Amino acid sequence: MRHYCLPQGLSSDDVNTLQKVIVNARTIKRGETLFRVGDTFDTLYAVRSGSLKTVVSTPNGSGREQVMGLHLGGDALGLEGFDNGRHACHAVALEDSSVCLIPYVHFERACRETSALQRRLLQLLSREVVRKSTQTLILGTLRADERVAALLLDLSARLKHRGYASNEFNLRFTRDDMGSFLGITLETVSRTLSRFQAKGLIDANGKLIQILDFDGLRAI
Amino acid sequence: MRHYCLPQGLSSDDVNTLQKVIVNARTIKRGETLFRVGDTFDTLYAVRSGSLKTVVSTPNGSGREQVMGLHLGGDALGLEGFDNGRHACHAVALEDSSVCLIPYVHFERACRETSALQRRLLQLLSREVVRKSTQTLILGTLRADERVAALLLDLSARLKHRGYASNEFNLRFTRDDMGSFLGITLETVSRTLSRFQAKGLIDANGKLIQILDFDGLRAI
DNA sequence: CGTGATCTTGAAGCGCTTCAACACAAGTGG
DNA sequence: CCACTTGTGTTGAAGCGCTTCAAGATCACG
Repeated sequence: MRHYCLPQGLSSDDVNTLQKVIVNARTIKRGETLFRVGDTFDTLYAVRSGSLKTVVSTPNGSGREQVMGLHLGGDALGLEGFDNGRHACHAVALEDSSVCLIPYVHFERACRETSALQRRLLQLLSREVVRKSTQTLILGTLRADERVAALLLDLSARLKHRGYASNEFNLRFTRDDMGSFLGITLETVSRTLSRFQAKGLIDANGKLIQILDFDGLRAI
Repeated sequence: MRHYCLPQGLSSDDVNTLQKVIVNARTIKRGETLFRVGDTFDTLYAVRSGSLKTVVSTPNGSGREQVMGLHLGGDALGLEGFDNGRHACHAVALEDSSVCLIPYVHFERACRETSALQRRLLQLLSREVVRKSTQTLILGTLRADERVAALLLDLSARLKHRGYASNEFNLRFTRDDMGSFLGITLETVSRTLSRFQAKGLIDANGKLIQILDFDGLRAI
């Protein structure tokens, strides 16, 4: 339990309370969908292992899609549903993954009994706001190479925080997903990575990325 | 009270509870700052009258800034602070405005006593996540003219929801602010508005905008 | 081993930015 | 009150960064 997102900052009593409301876990295969736009929001999710992306479609029927978030092990998922009781995005597994399911009605009761849990939930939602704000800032102000560098550094930091190597990782998503997430085309992503490699900043072999020069990436 | 953001969906008893924790209001003049990046988060804000923008600076010292949000009367403000207890953006008044101040410690206590209030807070935070997601989608997928149209329609809908005219409004922010919010330059904003006017979609005289053809704007 | 998905790279084109000049409105001080 | 300054908005022209289209290479998976 202690690896996961929710219990951080909770006493062991509180964790026990939480443990009781987590009914079960679910495994989903690569490419499968955990929930879709419009699904009723009655469950909180937390990524246990693997990774997922959240995706939305543009309102007008142009068929364009945008990757809104990349969720690694330990991340919460589906918090946007509080607003109107329905999910506002699709969640798709990027690899075979497993997620914790927490029925919201149980969780809400536990929140009233345990103020630490209530605070934790507010913090998670607030963190989501900050994360989205960062993404908005990236899409609003940065050039393509700055966006790619920011994504690599963000992934590196998140993996490090989870105890994995921070300088080498295997991307679970395609160039298309990266581009969609960053608001650029997959060709631009590919060209940018090639340029980074030519400069000696990274070593990229398809989905396997090794960061060679952190300061160089940060300086872009 | 009932015009404001927080009480929606609350019983009159609950509203009374809430009323007690709102210590006071504060007026701020155009251009003044309500809070800054790094300020300790100990107060929730709600716009009572007027309007404010929230602004962040890019992490690297390039001096670039981005408008993150435009907050009209009734909107909540400063919710991003839950994450780490410090504000992640500046809040600047776009005109002479007044805001409600709600000390967070009082509010948190009221939340535990009143589950409707707790749910309302979660909903507000979640709405903020959805709003940021929409903004990310706009910056990630839309062309300049689509972005400007989306902003005009969004403002129109929000003003209508507040009981104002939906087809005519006086922008309180500059072309520069609009451009920053939409991730384009102020020149592109100006050119786009001129083009809309030439097409008969709007009538724009500086900050005074009149929407003539809603369907036309939506179809862009 | 073959087939479809994914990735890389090139070349042409376009949308937006940048730079610049000017018009206009708002606010300020003599 | 007007001249002045300052901030804001409009429009044009040149340039650049990214997209689009296209072709081939490489990878992944049944």
